Amino acid sequence: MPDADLTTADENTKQGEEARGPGRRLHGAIAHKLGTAILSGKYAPGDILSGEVAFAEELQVSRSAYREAIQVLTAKGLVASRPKAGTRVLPRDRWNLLDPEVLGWAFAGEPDIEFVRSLFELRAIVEPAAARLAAQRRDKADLKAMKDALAAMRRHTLTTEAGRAADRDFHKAILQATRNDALLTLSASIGAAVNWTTQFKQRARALPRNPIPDHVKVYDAIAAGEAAAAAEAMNVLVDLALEDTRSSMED
Amino acid sequence: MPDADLTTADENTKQGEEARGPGRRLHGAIAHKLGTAILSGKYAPGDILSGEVAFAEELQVSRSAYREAIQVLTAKGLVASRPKAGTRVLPRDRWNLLDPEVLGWAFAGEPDIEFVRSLFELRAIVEPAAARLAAQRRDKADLKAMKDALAAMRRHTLTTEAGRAADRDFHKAILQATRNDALLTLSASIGAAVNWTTQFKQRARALPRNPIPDHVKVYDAIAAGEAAAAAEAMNVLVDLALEDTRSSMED
DNA sequence: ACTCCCTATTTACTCCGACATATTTCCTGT
DNA sequence: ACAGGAAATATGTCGGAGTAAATAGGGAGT
Repeated sequence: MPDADLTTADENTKQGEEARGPGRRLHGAIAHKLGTAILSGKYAPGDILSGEVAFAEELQVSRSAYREAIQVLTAKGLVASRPKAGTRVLPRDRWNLLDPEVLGWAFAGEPDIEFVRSLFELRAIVEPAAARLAAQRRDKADLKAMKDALAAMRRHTLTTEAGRAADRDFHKAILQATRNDALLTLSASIGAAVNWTTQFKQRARALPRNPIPDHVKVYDAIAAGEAAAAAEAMNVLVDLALEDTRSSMED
Repeated sequence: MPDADLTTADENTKQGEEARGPGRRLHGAIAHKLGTAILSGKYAPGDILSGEVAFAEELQVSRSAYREAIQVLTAKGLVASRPKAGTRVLPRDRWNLLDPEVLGWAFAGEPDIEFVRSLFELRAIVEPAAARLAAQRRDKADLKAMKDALAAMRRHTLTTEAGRAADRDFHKAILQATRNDALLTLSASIGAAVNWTTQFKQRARALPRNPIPDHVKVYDAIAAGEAAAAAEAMNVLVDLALEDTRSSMED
């Protein structure tokens, strides 16, 4: 009965999207630890992890907990296990980088600036197109959700978590108005990315520019049903966000 | 330990409903079973699965294997477990629909036509933009990969698995040429979607139209570095694919 | 000396039974 | 009637034993 030293890694800053109850599961913590280690490059693609028994013992956890963590990583395409061959890190193009949890792991340390650029490029592709569709398909409920999110953004600012949550809600409301499940799924990923990058911006310095007017322009165009204008307004918004993030990362 | 020839050796072509016995891990089979059950609506969001012990016994597997399967589903956002509360199916907007495996589960049974439309809409947004970027950034290696894929598509047809694989390779080569990791991740998802829908088309009847010329147009534009033409050609390609799929599903 | 097959070993995979922990439920006490 | 706490219950964690699979190495045949 080795009780005791359950301590180990407890330095996790809460980064779950929702305020979950106390007590993250142990296998979740292991997955987080290994996930961040892989995303940060501590384990490179092709590397073979130590055997189950050895690694589990090293981490002071049972094989069950370790294995369940590995299953999570496997499900996200980070690793693959085979008898006799061991568990190895898969090449990067197999990673499910758009998985919200993986995205969180990628931003746990110092994010790769090239990857951030990739995410903004994706946003620049998807979000204007989504705004265009939203302008054509939105109903009153969608508009109300956007309006509420905008109001919340005004009340709190992007310096607070509540404000960033409102920002995500705004973008999510737009994607929801597209009536497209695939796009909506991207919302979770993009939302996470927006969250991390916004937080990153704030870390450097206070945002020099007020982001509210840009958001209002998008809302107005969608509310008016002007598809082209909505796409263009969103395009501007993403470009400015990229500019802010880039300038704050170059310091 | 440093270098093992980990490259190559990826010939996982078989997917879908079959393949249950050897070669597939037990927990993987359970995850597949439960995943398809959830995607098909057999378990609706909010439903609570039977307890671990009961369900594991019902499936004739150990609790460990069942739990590892649940971890996989949890990692993909399909379910969430809490002590005493049980394991419940999450709302659809939490599902990671772009995960290749989830996508496979969605197409295991009769795919929802609305979801197929969503996927094509996503393709129509992402792929032309990707073709535009590819036209600006591709190098010789990228062009060679596309050319080889086209040749393979000509040799085999889309009626064979080899031909469909070549089709996927073509699209993947384009996304690879964008030098964008986030887009590349989408490649796996979109590739899976293309595969399922193409297979679906063939199920109905022989394809009335030869898809090769459309692909060649895209290739030529990318090779020539003409961004706008590449985007437009890809736009046409996706539109025609949607048309083919829609007409074959409406029967 | 070379190829091929077969054995041996290593490793992940599966199963089992017990205990710990976290929630919920409900019951008690004020 | 309400608040607080005890009990019940399902998930979570643990350690070990045994099975299956894939690689490596050795032996037989050419």
